[in-house]
Amino acid sequence: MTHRDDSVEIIQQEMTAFARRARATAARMHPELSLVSYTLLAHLDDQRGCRATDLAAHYFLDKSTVSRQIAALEKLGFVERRVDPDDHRVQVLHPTEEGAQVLANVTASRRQAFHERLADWSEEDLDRFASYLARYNAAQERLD
Amino acid sequence: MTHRDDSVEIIQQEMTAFARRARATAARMHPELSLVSYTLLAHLDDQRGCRATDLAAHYFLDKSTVSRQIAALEKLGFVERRVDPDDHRVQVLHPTEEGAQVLANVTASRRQAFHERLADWSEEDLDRFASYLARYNAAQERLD
DNA sequence: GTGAACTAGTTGTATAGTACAACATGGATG
DNA sequence: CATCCATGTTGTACTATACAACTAGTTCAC
Repeated sequence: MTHRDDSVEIIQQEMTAFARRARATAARMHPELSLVSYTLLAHLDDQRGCRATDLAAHYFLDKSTVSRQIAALEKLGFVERRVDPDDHRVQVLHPTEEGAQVLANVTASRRQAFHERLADWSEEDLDRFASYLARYNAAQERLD
Repeated sequence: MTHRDDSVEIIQQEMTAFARRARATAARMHPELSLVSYTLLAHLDDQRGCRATDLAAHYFLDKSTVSRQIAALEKLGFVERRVDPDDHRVQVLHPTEEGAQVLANVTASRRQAFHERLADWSEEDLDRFASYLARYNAAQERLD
């Protein structure tokens, strides 16, 4: 067992532990917007609207899953659909005013929670941790 | 927006992205053992047997959830129960031979996948990434 | 030693998130 | 036009999960 193996083992364990807990933590913090709803809504906000198909591709979700998630967000009044005039199959999705507001609140509170969790980290450590995570995820995306 | 804020933002985004994808990736890689079953079985193996209550506490799961997961693992023949002679309420759970074997296979294949993903990382980067993850999760556990 | 309070685990019920297959409908291309 | 493709919805099924109600065993106070 090399040092390298040890590190990989720890990374594996910690990533797994984190993944297991993330959903439950998110749900406890924000009952009004699940982790999935949150990321979908955030993507809509970020992209200034997009199609259900784009969301499915981006998040590796089935189109039926996205369809139901969007239906739920619409029912909550957080998302609205605008049929594309050039292609009547397509619905371009946008956050509503209220959706954008809720998103902003959840984002702010998530951001604060992360800041608190990372409060005693040096700027250098934060920077490196952020780079490592980005690098790890980018590599994984290419494999997916 | 300070550099510090930027790093926290990236950490948040990347951790969220990772969490969203982890379950599906695990399920695709190992249809025979879900991420949850895997971690429970691994914990049993690691601890050389423990109680359902211990699993629930360790993974922040409801005891009913653990009860059903264990029932499923038992049905698959991967876990056996031994009633504690000193306290007949207690069932000490152990991996069976077959359970240990499947666990070993899945562990090996997960380990290999992680090694591949991290193949082009320097030993120093791996070491630091592992420390950061451990530090992050330890801090979060204290807040949970 | 008996009853109250506690602990371990199971089962009933409900919900979220997910996939896959079948479908409807609109567009593109031979 | 006829066929094929793209977009999205709906039916169905399954997994993971929580909470509440329950059973059964243990401990402790009196």
